Amino acid sequence: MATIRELARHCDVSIATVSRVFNSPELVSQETRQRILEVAVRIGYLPNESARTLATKKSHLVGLVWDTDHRRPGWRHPFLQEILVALKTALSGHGLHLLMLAAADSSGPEARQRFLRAVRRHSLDGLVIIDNGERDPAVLALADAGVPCVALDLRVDGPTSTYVTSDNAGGAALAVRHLIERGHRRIATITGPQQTWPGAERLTGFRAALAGAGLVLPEEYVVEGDFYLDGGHAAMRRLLALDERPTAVFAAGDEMAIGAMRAIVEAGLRVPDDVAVVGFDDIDVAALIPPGLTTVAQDKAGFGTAAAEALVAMLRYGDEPAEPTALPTTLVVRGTT
Amino acid sequence: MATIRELARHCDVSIATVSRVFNSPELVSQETRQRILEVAVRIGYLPNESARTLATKKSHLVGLVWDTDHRRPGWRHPFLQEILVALKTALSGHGLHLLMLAAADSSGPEARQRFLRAVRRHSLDGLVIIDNGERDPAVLALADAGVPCVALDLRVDGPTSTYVTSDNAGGAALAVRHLIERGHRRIATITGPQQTWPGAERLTGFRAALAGAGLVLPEEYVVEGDFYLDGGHAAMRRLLALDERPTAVFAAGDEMAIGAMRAIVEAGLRVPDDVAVVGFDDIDVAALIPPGLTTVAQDKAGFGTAAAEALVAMLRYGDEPAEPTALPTTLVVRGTT
DNA sequence: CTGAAAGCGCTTACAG
DNA sequence: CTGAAAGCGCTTACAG
Repeated sequence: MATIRELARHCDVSIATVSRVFNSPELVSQETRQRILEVAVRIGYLPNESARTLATKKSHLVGLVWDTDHRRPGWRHPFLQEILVALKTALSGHGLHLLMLAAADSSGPEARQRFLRAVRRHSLDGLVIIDNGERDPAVLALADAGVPCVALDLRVDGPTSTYVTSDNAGGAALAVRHLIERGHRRIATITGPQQTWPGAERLTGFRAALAGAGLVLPEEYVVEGDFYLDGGHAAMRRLLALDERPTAVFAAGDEMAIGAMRAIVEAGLRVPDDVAVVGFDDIDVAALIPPGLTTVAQDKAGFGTAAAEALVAMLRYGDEPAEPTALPTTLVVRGTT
Repeated sequence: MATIRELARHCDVSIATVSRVFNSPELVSQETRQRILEVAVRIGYLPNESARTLATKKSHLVGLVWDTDHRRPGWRHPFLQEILVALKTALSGHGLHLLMLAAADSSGPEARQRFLRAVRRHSLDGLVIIDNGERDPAVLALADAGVPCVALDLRVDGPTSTYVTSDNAGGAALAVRHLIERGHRRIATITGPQQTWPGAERLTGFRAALAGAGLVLPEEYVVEGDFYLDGGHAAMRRLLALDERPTAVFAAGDEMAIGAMRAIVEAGLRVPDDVAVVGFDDIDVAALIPPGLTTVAQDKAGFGTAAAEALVAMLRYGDEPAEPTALPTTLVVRGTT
């Protein structure tokens, strides 16, 4: 590994000049710059990032906090992979890399510090937080500490934090309007956990859209699920047991929608003839499962791109207030409506 | 941020002693060690990783190479998320973190160096490579350069490399034996791309199992797919057009199996009555899609765990030959057989 | 068991 | 436009 010193010797300049070529090239004469760059390639010089970080306090590393919930190790984001690809690509365009933070050693009084410590130790420039739906004190501690954070699907407040979500309320309204157009009047919903931001917003949008259309919503038409298959299944069974059962259901997540479909079929009913179903997310399975799940699609790559841009903006202009992003959703009509 | 110097002053010792407490505690007297540790917690001292890396050349960082194929940006591993969780957890148990390497700037003559450069710049201790099915010269360059590597589903040779795969041939044999038990004699296969290791091995296992059972395999019963839905669909159509069509199909990937099922239904035939289908992977959809896809399940978490262990072994005992791992597979019987 | 000192490879005012 | 020098926060022989 060639060092800056060797490169400087080869070029008969000081290491300061070499350093400038890579950090403030405009300060170096055209000719000298060219020569140094050429020799750098020839001898295979690469600046040592640890040394740079030590000297500048900037690591060009962004931490990724992701499965923060140790109580639910099997937790999966519906489209983590798409987010990661987009995030990684967008960040690398700004010379930033992603460091995956392990959610290790989460017990004891210092659990609250667990991500903050990683930030300090590795001099992380910022953090991207993919929420699992629970408010983790270790995550909240980051905002307090003034670490630039952008959270996905989780409201994190603070002068150095912002968040990216879908337009959850608007998406729910899309689903409701679609069902009304199809002639439905008795529309129920299977919600996500209400302590989660997407869960709460989708219900808010659902209620508002029904009210806007002048339809009444019996309270027994609102059943809380857990975003998972079994929760959707159980919720649907309760809805089917009602005296006046709904003719359509908006499930606030595709997995729950699929669980609901299963419950409908098990009850000897048909989708969409007896009960129509609309989901939310547009995960891969939605298109694959017969007869195709009608659902509110989220802009999966948009999450990653928007998160990267929000973070870069904060790193660059730390004083600006960070505006939250709400990504537009679209309705994908398939066979279940 | 407290530094080692401040901590040393607080404790009335030299910085060398403080350093030893964190690196070779057995060299420090019990009493001194205790005192330093207590004050460290109190003033919030955390060793600076950049400084450590600069001094020791070990970063405790493992690079993750993943979507190496820029020609196919939409490429998705069937179960990346499970692998990541397991990998991250296992690595963190050894004090290692994962750095996601962007596949950026992949053009020009230095494309071959693209991962190697990241290794050098960030002093990465090693690399985990999740293959996309193509041989990337930038990946091969790593093994040549003596970087500790462990690849998933890709054979990477070299004194500092090893790889983890499923027992692909054995898994294919499980599928074949199951179909034979179900009474099938005319068994076809939709293969993965033959330049990929899993694609080739699954076909090898398929052939061997049929031969072992004394069954003949007409060459037109072997159709190459691409691991994706459409490829499976197209391959199945060719099989159904045969004069003597097969009564069962082994698809070397679940997505292809689902595509095949679709082609069977489109042809007015039923699964499994007219044609039985077995897949490979056991992705989420396999259980969700009616009537449930019979498939060869891979040990998804095992990939991550085995990769971490192989890497740690190499980092620790660099001279030992690295034995490849073949993870056992299991047959999951559902409705398609 | 402990300390003084050199060194890891950079960046960046400060001077010229 | 360029160089000498101090400093970033650690580790680790070497001496005692």
